[in-house]
Amino acid sequence: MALTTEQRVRRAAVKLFAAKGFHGTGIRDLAQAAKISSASLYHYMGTKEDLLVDIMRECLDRLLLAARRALDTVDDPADALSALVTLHVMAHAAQPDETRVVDNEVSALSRAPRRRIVALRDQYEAIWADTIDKGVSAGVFDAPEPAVTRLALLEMCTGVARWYSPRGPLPLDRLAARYAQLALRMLGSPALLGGDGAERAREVAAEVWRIRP
Amino acid sequence: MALTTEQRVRRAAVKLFAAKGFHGTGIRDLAQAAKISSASLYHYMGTKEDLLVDIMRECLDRLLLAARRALDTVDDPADALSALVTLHVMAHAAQPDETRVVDNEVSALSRAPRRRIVALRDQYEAIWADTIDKGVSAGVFDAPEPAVTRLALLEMCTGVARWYSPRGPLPLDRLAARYAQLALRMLGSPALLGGDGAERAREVAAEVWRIRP
Amino acid sequence: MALTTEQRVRRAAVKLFAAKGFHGTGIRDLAQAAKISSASLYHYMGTKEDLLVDIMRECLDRLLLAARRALDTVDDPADALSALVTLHVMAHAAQPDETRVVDNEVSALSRAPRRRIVALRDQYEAIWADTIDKGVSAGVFDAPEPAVTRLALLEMCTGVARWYSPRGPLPLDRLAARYAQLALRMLGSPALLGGDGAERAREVAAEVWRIRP
Amino acid sequence: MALTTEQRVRRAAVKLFAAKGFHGTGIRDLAQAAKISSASLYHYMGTKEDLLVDIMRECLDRLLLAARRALDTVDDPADALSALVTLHVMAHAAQPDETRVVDNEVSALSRAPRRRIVALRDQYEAIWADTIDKGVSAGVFDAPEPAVTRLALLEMCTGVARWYSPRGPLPLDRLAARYAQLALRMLGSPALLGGDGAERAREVAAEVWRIRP
DNA sequence: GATGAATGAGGTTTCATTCAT
DNA sequence: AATGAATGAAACCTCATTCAT
Repeated sequence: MALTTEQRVRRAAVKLFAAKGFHGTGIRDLAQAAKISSASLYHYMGTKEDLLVDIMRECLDRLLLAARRALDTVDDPADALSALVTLHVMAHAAQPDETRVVDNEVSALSRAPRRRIVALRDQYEAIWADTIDKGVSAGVFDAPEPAVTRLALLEMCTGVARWYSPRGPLPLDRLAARYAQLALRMLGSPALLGGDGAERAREVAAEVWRIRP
Repeated sequence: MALTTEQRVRRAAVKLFAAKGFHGTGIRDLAQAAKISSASLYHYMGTKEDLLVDIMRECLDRLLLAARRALDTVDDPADALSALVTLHVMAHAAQPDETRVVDNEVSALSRAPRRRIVALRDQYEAIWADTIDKGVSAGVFDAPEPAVTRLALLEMCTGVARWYSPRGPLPLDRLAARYAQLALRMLGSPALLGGDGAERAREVAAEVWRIRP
Repeated sequence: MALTTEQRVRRAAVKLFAAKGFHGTGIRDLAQAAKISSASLYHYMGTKEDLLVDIMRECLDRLLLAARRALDTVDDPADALSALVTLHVMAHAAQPDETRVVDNEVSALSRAPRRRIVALRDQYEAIWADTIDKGVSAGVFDAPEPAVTRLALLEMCTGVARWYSPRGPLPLDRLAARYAQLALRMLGSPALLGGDGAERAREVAAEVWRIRP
Repeated sequence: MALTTEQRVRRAAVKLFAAKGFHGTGIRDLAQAAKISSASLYHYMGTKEDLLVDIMRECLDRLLLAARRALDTVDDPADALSALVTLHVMAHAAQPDETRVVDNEVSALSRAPRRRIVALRDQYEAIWADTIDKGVSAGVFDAPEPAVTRLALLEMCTGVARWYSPRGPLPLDRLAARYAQLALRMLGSPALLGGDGAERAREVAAEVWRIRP
């Protein structure tokens, strides 16, 4: 089935914003990639910035939704962290363009939308902080500076969007498992192979992003 | 002592490119930040892109130099990795603007300079790959997919430039030590406190960037 | 009937390039003369140079077309030369701006378009060379250095664009006839009044440039 | 003997103005060609326009001087015209850059200097007009529209600067003689080989421009 | 729903020129 | 005599956006 014009616009924007940055992408680039005239673009979006905000919000909304759903049914901190890492890595590997836009283009937003986007990001990171804190409190994680560890973990996982290619030799689930292992090592937690956090994360990823690893 | 105009230009560029991106920074922004007219900018640079290239090259040159110097006197793989992580983290924490420019603005370069910059970056990453491979061969590191581990490590350490603030509670050397510990954990290597890799790295950092933690 | 915007742009460019030269004419001058904003100019042209190239090419194309058509039905060398001179003079007198642009602004072109324009000009001059050679071979023309004579003839006729005014006392056909006479004298050929070369040239001029003397 | 800086500036200007036009030549082009800094240029000239005016005036002054001197000792109209053509052609062939600047860049002048330059040019052309008129009055020349003939002659001779190369096969005196013959033919006057107009012109040219054919 | 035409504002870069050293 | 530093103005061109059709 063919793509809607609106979808073409969205995808063009995601691809171009990821590749050349928001300021590096012109309205005409977008129009050309979406195969419509630049005037017609304005039937499918507000301003260029609105388009960026939409992309970012949807991406973050899904990430938040996924994290919350996954943690809903998981209690053990190591399992929970596994789930978070798995989700984050899968999302960033499967949607590198969207996530890179979220990560790199916040500075292109004007004040009001930036506040909103940053608030979403903060909510998401709070979930990670929470999970780590619980693990530390429970004595399962060893993290002398939990905030540092959280940021190290997040940057490590986010970085996947900058280099992972689905055409490479490593399948998505192997990648995610590898990262979960790395994360637990960082937290001084014995790697629990087959913990059901990762399993739950894969289910959620399938629901939220229709990812089939 | 007052800053040279050339230095003011360079610093303005680094700060603005880091904060708003290359395409988000106008010539007039640069001129205003450097306190000269926009025409005068062109006494101190070629094009705006040349300025970007200069910044990137110098930053990468120093990173390469530092890595090579540090590894010159270090043999043990765990020590070597400690040294690399320490250097990388210190550089990114102490010069977050420069390093963010290097990391984020490669796509703003036109073909020829991009090739040159990417070549430098590849040389640098090859040093990490080498170090990890040696550790794996020596049985000191456990890294089933060494390339993945390398990228995870690099992204984790590079991420420091995105959040670390020298005004925060964590001093630079504590931060670096923490990251070295995380890195060794990721490689399944027992944390060697007081290994002289980190020590050597601090010396080199002092020479290359005049960082005094 | 009113002029198209595109036509206004073209005419403004021809007039200004002729009067002040390509480099002496600014985009704003063009816009003002065409009665649109300078940004709007770019809907009707590529770069300023593209506009120049278009003007030159069209002018030369027509000149070539006219020369070929006229010589198609003329055999006698004196008649042929009469036709060439008549056409050239009529074109330069009726379209002094276009032809002055062609003559004066070749040096403003960058390499690739210059090659193309010069090639056209060379084709045109080859027709003159051919005609002169034939007359010399036939013993009708006396031209010890045919190349010199050709250049002298061309410069003489081209010069018309630099001084002729349709508001002056001399009507176009009288001017052309005068020049044909001068040309034949230069070639030592008895002036043939009423030779049908000039007649044919007038027909072609009417077709190609809609000139009605 | 080496050239004065002032001479280098003058020659650079002549060459560049001829090749790329006044507006197409930048101050930095001039400085580079004269091998001094662009600031230093201003020790040797007023404004860029002043430099242009100087070049034009000197060129026209010499042409006027030469024409007057030559005609001083020549009476016969055919001889006089021979002299004028010879001088003009020699000047334009030997100093193509100067004369092309005079011919092409008048429109680059602002009002006041333009008036002065045009006045000089008019004086010079008046000499030609005078000479032709005398010949017509004397029944030596056949020129139904003397003004047209004058302009045709001038354009033909001036055109030499656009194509003649001293490296070509035709020596300067042969070229001049050829043009004198063409001119007399145009005027319906029997070619007088060896008339002393041309001889006198060659003497004057040697004095005024140090041309040795 | 789609677009050609249009534009004010702003993009980067170059202009001719001045001046302190 | 010579120039590096400096600049306001202007160069060409592209920007995101609007609107009548």
